[in-house]
Amino acid sequence: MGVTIYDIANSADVSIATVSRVLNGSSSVAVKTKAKVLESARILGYVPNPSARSLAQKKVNVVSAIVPVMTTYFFMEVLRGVQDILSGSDLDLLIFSSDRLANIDDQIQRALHPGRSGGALLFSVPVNQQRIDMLGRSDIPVVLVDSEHQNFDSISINNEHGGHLAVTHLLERGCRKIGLIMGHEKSVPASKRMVGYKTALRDNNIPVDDRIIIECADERTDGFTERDGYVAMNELLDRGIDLDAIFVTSDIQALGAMHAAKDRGIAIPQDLAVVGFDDIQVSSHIGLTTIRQPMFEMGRQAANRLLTRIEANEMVPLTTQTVFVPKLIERESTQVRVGVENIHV
Amino acid sequence: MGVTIYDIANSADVSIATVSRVLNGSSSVAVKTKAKVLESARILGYVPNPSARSLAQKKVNVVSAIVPVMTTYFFMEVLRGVQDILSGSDLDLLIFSSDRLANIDDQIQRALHPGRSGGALLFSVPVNQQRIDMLGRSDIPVVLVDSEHQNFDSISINNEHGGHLAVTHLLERGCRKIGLIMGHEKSVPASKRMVGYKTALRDNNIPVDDRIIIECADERTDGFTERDGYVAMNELLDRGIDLDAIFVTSDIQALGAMHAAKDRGIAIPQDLAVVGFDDIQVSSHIGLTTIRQPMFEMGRQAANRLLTRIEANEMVPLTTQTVFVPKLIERESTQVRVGVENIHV
DNA sequence: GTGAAAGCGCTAACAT
DNA sequence: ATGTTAGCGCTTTCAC
Repeated sequence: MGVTIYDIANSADVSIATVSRVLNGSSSVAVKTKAKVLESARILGYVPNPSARSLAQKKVNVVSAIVPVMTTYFFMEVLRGVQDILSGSDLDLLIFSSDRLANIDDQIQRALHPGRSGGALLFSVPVNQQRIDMLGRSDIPVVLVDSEHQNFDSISINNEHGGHLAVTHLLERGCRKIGLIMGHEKSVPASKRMVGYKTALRDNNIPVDDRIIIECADERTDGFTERDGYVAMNELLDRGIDLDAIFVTSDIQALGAMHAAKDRGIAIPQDLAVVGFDDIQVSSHIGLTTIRQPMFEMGRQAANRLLTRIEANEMVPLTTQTVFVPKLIERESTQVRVGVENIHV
Repeated sequence: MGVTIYDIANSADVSIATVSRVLNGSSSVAVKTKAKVLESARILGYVPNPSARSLAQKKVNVVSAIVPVMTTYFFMEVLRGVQDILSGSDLDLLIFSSDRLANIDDQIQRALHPGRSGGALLFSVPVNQQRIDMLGRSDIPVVLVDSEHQNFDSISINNEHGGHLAVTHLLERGCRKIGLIMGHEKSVPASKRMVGYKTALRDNNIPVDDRIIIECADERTDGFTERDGYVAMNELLDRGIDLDAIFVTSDIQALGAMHAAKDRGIAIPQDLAVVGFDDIQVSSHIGLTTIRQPMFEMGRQAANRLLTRIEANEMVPLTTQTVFVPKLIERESTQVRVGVENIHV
């Protein structure tokens, strides 16, 4: 196989223990010996065997990220933040991305084994009691991203506030009949955004009309796709109810929704104002007003949190719930009053 | 730590060897014993320790993907293809993403250790002799993605042809003064796209004018960012040379370039036609004509190739170079003749 | 069909 | 300061 510490020990004429000590900088070694070992290691091109090391140390220099479908910009950005932190450590990143929501529990099971990873990041996982039990039984630290639970560290945003922000903005713009296109009803973030939507309406004494609320019900995708938005928008418009604005619980769905509107000759924002959620890269280019999630920063926080927990030896850090406050990004898709017609780049 | 085969052996009242046999389905075990072991394993909630297994087997069920900056849509899409294949195996995906091009060799070094991964996917790595030697010395299979070399399996596209396609399209549209914004000159794909650009011009008896060729020279990002495109476009326009079209070697740079043009009151496509490269998600939304790379499919191919090599025991498969043919996707940014003004969704 | 035992590469006491 | 040695959890001969 590869070069081992035995080879180095031979070459440098010392014991493997000494080699190990030099390589780990643990206890003190004579300067001269150290140099000799290092030199041999360099010449032989030694690279440590992580499996052997993990086995001996009973700890693994790997963190797992469990991501439901690696498709989206959201996960990519968060993962980028995670890498940003991890690159400063000696931890490697293992990606578990289940295309099917069904087998996510198997993945969690595998990822959480202490022999597999030293810590895990769980992305957008709906937390039910069974999962909580499973996670609780695990010996390795877990950080929830984009979902939350009392028993675990979590990084998320205030979705309800985000929904509220979006709708309040629309109301300020003079809109009164505001529709809602939301992701799968089981999605906790989507549901919370809906709560914000309803609260904002009630705060302004506008009745909530269930007929202009529509859910993307695709089982596989969680409803967060362009196609889902397209379909939902068409269904909504088919109902023939008058609308002057629409809040969509994700930008990617908003893209599809806008497309559907365009296909029917509905002008945005003149005929229909639109607010999305996330602020993905496309959004700035097509002038979509949206609620921004600080994805990169969320990734960094999550990784940092996990690191402190992994490195904590004696006193275990207290559990924290970090909630970012989303921000309204105003663009052309809600410039209702102004006679804007060219909203592209 | 976790449940081990010793626990199962105790519980099922057999030896650990038998447990191992059952779990691996290697040699034959009495049906009854097998059931007993399986049952114990289930009850105890056994999950194998991958480090121990790797160490004993001298092989690792992990494949590494070495990606320069996980930022881009390109890598994400390809990785999605990779995952699509990997999810059908028992291999885990380890991501090495170096934010700095400098330490990419360290990452390769680590990733290629047979104790770390059973195979590696190298993304967009400029292959120099030193790297070839390093890869050649490695015992584990390597597949190059978005770069190529005789000694290794590779998946890429015909970049030269792509550049040719782009420029030919522009010429057919009546453009004659076609500028070029390319990524970092060291980027092999960018260089090849430039070759295609030049060839297409020569094929049509149009002289190549170096003054309207500009390179994004950012050391860190490889030049493939929106910001780089923005800067390059401005620099190019500052030269004051008349242009009726521009070919940009990536969509992401094209976005920046279009933005710069817009800031100067240059209308696209009326004043300037634009062709990008990649066909990232945004492109369809802003009507950018581009050259499409089948990213998802490239990822699948790469993963498949790696799998066959990893699984090949006796006869080693021959080295193959898979080259996809890119495709022109025509959109509004090159509708020069037509009086289009609303190119957004 | 099953058990005993060696060993994968490394770390971490425990000696010296 | 350095060497010896016992595992870490698992696979894999080699016996029986």
